[in-house]
Parts: sequence; C-alpha cells; structure tokens
Amino acid sequence: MAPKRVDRAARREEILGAAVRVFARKGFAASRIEDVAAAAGIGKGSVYLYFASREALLTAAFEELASTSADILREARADSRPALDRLAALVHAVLRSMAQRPELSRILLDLWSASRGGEGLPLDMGAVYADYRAAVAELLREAATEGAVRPEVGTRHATVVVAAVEGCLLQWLVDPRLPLIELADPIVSICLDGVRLGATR
Amino acid sequence: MAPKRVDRAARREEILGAAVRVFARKGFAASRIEDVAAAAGIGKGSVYLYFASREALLTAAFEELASTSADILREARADSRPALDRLAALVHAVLRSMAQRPELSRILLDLWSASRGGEGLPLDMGAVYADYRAAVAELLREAATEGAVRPEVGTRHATVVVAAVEGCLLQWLVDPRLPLIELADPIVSICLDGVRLGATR
Amino acid sequence: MAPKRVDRAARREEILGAAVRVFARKGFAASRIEDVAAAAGIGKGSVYLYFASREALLTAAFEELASTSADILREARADSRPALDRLAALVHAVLRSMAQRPELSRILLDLWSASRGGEGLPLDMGAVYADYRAAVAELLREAATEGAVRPEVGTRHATVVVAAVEGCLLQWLVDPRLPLIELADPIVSICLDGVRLGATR
Amino acid sequence: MAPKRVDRAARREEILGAAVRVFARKGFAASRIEDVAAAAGIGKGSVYLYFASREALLTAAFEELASTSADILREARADSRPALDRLAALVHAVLRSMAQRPELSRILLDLWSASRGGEGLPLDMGAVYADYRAAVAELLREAATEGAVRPEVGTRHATVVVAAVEGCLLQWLVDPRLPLIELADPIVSICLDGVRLGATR
DNA sequence: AATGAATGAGGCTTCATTCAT
DNA sequence: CATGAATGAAGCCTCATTCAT
Repeated sequence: MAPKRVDRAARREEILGAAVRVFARKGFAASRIEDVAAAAGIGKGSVYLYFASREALLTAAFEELASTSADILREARADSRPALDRLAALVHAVLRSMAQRPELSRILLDLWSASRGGEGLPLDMGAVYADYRAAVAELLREAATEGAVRPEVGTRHATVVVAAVEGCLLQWLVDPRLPLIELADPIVSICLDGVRLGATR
Repeated sequence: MAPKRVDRAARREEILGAAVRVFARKGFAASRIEDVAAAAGIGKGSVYLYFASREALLTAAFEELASTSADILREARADSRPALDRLAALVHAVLRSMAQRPELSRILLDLWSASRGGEGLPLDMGAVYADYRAAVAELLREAATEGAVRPEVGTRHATVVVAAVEGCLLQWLVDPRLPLIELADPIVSICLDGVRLGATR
Repeated sequence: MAPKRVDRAARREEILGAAVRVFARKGFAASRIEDVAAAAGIGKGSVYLYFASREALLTAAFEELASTSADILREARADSRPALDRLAALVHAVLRSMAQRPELSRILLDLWSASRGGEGLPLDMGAVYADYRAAVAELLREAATEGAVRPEVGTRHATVVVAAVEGCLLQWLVDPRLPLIELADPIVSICLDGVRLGATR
Repeated sequence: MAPKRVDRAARREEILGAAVRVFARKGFAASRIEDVAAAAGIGKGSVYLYFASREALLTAAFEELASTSADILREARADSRPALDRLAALVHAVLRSMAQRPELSRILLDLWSASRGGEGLPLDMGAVYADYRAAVAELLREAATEGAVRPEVGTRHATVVVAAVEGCLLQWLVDPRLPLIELADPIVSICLDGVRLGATR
C-alpha cells in the first residue's frame, strides 16, 4: 500500500533523466535501451516497468521539453511589463532554459527529426513552435497597441523572432562552442532595432 | 571506358535522388536500403555498387546540400551590389533554394541529428553554418565600411541573421504549411530594421 | 498450525481454479503467471507460495483431471450391474463430468500437447488412456463372460470405445457448439450395436 | 529472371518439412525459429524469407494437414462402391495417411491446442472435423438409401464415427506404441456392427 | 554490372522467477 | 504470508551487407 521505497514518479524521472543523458550523447537512433538502463543503474527489463517502449522515452523527453516551453510561455503571459520588455525576457528565458539543461536541449535534434509529419511518433514540435509564434505575435500586437512597434508587424514577424531564437539554438546544438546565452542580447537587439545604421531611435 | 564514367555518375545521382526522396518521407532512421533501391528501380545489392554503405547515402545527401550552400555563398561573394542588398539576396537565395528542393531540405532534419558531436558520421552541419556566419559577417563588415550598418554589429549579429533564416527553415520543416518563401522579406526587414516603431530612418 | 493446513490447501485450490479458467480461455502457452494471479485476486509472487512454477500449475490441473478419471473408473468398478450397463454408465459419466467442468476440460488441449513424448512435463495423458482402455477391456471381458458380447472382442475394441468417447470430446473442444452430452447415447448405441441394419438382435 | 537455383516453392517446402520435424519432436511451444533453421540447414533469417513468422509455420503445417484431409475426402466422394465400403475405405485411408507421416501427425497435438476458439491463429481444426462429419453423414445417408444401415442413423452417428477415428489417433499420439493401422479394422467393425453378441447379421 | 537470396549480429521486448520489504 | 518491483535470460524479428550467379 505505502509506496515502496522509491515512489513510481521519482523512479520514472530518474530513468528519463538517464535516457536524456544517453540520447544527448549518442542520439536517439544509436541509443539502446540497455544503455539507458545502465545509465540509470538498473536492469534492462526495469525500464519497461516505467516506459512502454524505447520510443516512449523519446516522447517523454519531448513532453518534458514541451512542458518547459509551456511554463516559459505562461510566465511571459503573466508578466505585466511593457510588451517589448516581455518579449526580450521571453527570448532570454528560452535561451537560459536551454543552456541550463544542455542535455535535454540536445534531444531537440532528435525531436525535430521525429517531428517529420504524419506517421511517426505522437510528438509534434510544430505545435510547440506554433505556440511560441502565437505568444510572440500576441506580444507584438500588444506592443503595437502600446505604439512600440510598427503597425504592419504581424504573424510573419513573429515567425522570424521565433526563428532567430530557435536558429541560434540550432547553431549551438550543432556546434556547442557557440556562446548561446550571449546571443540573447543580439537577438533582442536585432529583432527590435535591426542592424541598419540610424535604425535605432 | 570513358563513357562508362558518365553513366556511372548519372546512375549514382539517380540513386542518391531516390534516397533523398525516401529519407525525406520516412526519415533516415526508418529508411531501409531496400526502400531506396525500390525507389530507384534497381536491386538492393546494386546500391552498394555506388555507395559504400547506408550511411554513405546520407553523407552524399549532406554533400549535395553543403555544395548547394557553397554555391549560394560563392554567388553572394561574386555579387557587386551594396552589401546589404547582397545580404538580402543571400537570404532570398537560401530560402528559394530550399523551397525548390523540399525533399532535399527535409534531409536537414536528419543531418542536424547526425551532426551531434564527434563520434558519428563524417558530416558536420556546424561547419556549414560557420561558413554562413562568416559570409554574413563579411557582408556586415562591408556594410559597416559602406556606412550602412551600425559599427558595433559583429559576429554575433551574423549568427542571429543566419539563425533567422535557419529558424524559419526549421519551423517550415516541422510544419510545412508555413509559407517559407514569404518569410524571406520579413527576415530581411527585421534583421535590417527591427520591429521597433521609428526604427527605420 | 493444523488449521493453516486447511487454509493453505483451500488457497491452493483457489489458485488452481483461477489457473484453469485462464488456461481454458487463452491456452497454457499464452497464459502468464500474472494472468493467473489476477484471476485469483492475489499478487504475482504469491502464486509461487503454492506452486513451484508455471508448469506446476499445468501439472496440477492434469492431476485434477487424472484424479477425476480415476474416480469415474473406480465407480465403474464398484458398480454391480451387468457389464454392458456399466460400460454405458461409464461413457455417460465421462461425458457428463467433462460437460460439467468445461474449463477443466479445455485444459485437455494443452495436456495432450504437453504429453508429447519423453522430455516434457511429468504429465502423461497416455497413462490416463491406458487406464481407460484397461477398464473398458475388463468390462468387455466381463460382458463376454456374461455372454453379452462377441467373444473375439478384445483390447483393440476397448481402444475404439475409448476413442469414440475421447474423439467426441475432442470435436467438442475444437467446436463447443457440439452437444457433448447428447453424444453419449449414440456412442453407446454404436459401440454396442453398430449402425448396420439388422445388426441389433 | 530465371528462378535462382532452388525455386521458391521447393525451398519453402524444405523449410516447412524441417519445421514439422522440429515441431513434432519438441512441440510448437518449445520450438525455436533457430531450431527450424538449423534443421533446414539454413540461417535463422532465411526462414523469414519464406514465412512471415513462427506462427506462420504452424499455420502452413495446418494447411498441409487440412489439404491432406481434403484429398482423402475428395477420394471418398469419387469412389463408387457401396457407401459402407467407402466408409470403411475412408477410415483406413485416414489412419494410413497419418501413420505414413507420423511427424506431420504429431503436429495435430499443437493444432488442437491452437484451435482453441476465437483469438488465436487463423487455424480451425473444428472446420476440418466438420468436413469429416459431413462426409461421413453423407455416406451414412447413402447407406440408408441403400438399405444398409438403420434409418435413424444421422449426424450424431457420423460424429461418433469420426470420433472413433480421431480418438484412436489421439491415443496413438500420446502413446505411439499403439498400433494405429491395426485399429482401422476394429473401428470399422465396431462402428458397423457394434460389439454386442448376435449384433452382426 | 546487376541481382536478390542468404546470413547472422543486434536490439527490443516479454516474462518466469526472485527477494526485500 | 503476501507482495510487486526488479532482473536478465531468451527469443522473435529486422536489415545491412555479402556474394554466387
């Protein structure tokens, strides 16, 4: 009756953590269930007590990332500063969050690949980015209301802002020497003010 | 003897084209050599007369993409217009090139995944992006010389410009409903002028 | 201490009953210890407190069937009517017994399979049928003594009588729509009198 | 184009033959694909070039047996002798056929088990016995027309005749020392004339 | 060159059994 | 006694690669 020694959810998290480490290092395709079990310090079969299949581990990692994203977006919405400040904060929050959990972030490489339309896993990074775009578009709309951005700014601009963030992430993932955190300011700066001389002010 | 060379190369291209179609649809991980052979209309064993291994097919697709990138960059360098015009042209060229070959583009999802550090395939998307960044940085430098961009603009800004392009590509890949081509203008517009009101001029 | 014996035996019977239900439905090969435990309303590990192994459950089911057979044969021997009446009673008793416990009967399908020569389980349906044949042969011998059957009737005829019974059982098992009980009379009728016109009297 | 060295059907038969030998010896449940491959003198994976799964091998064995049955029934129907002679011939043919291919016959033990209703393999021994019953019933009907059997003889008697045959087979399978072939005459004799004194003539 | 039959290493998953609580 | 989490041996099946024709 009383949860054994380790409660189910905690053990599940342990295994997922191990899976994330393994996937981050070798990639999902090259990661064996046995690797994950070994990384978690348990037997191969035990993984199946907590996850239905190897793919379920990737799905769970996706859900963790998606949930992190949702948290960040929720906070951005709860924020009450001027819209552009909140946009800047959002950009920083995303990059900081990724930089803080580099192993989870590397899973993105596999999640993108697995998000290839239709038949694959129940895993849709497209939806995550749609959420980001919606949030950024809303912020830009508010900023327009506040008279802070040009009025023709719309959904496509939101897409580009999200792109700047995710594109930096991408470059960092394929070349971890890039200073991810330090890209936050240039992203904000460019997205707000561009690079053209005299553009600011 | 000589004519064989041509045939051989042509056949190799056919097979690679088939592989790209298959990889684009199912992803590299789920693509079997037999699928590729069937798509190319040849026997399974024949693939090995032209490619050393299954992974060599992915590597070849990478090389095709990398070579396309190199071509685009070469053209950007050969261009003699003002730097910012060339930058805009580069952005358009990249997106147009991707939109024109959507199947090859989808391979990116697998190439990113395979570019994960060290031990994997001899395939480095990081280097491709480094080239892009260098090219963009050079254009920005020139633009600064021409007095067209703010003088503090540097490598990190180049990274963000590349990010905006690749980030749009990414969003399009995980959700092909996005109008990739139509994102070129917003990318250029934002990267040059930002979104802030009064930012332009 | 003593009372525990009773409890223990009762619990063992409960588990065996659950096992029989499960085996009857899914077959022994497809039945998992966990299925049996669930059907018995106990934990998986507890099964092992009463049975040494999964196979021991099948062996126990066999023993129950064999013991039922032995009871029926014992009663047939204790009977004091004319031999052919006792033979008819025996046939009815066997079919009735099976029809009354259809789940236990279905285990026969697995017991036959497991009775395949030597190396398998310690479980020998051949011996059960040998007992049946011996009993029927004895009845036929008595009937001959009583002048009720043709004198050349012997062991092989006993085999055929047993076959008629078991063959009906078999057909019923692979097609439960057959009216098992109603086959008892035709079995007796045929085995005693055949089907030929004018055969009787 | 030209079939390789060994044509597909022949190779398939070789493998099926090996599977039958293995299944006959160890039972289907205990037979590993690797055992079958070894018995066929080929590699494990090659089995899958000819059979979709381990179960497909059992299904194929079933089909072979069912087809043998169908052949025997076809011949019985083509026969033009008096119905009871044809019935006797049918009984002999079935037992002879089984005795001639004892390994294929032993598969029956697994086929019965697998015929357990509903969810299992696409394999229905019940249908095979229904065919037998129909054929025997038809023969009995004809015999009645010919005035050779008692007029009340019907479907249930057919079931008992089939039972006598299959029941002998069963006893032989669980105890191969039984002289299967020599049971044909007693089966015919009993089913036609019973055992009761004065029953014949 | 081209083929596709053959191979067998490898990986996922299942599940009987054990054992700490 | 009872439990069910943990284990790892075992087996099915896939598929990249080879090679005889």
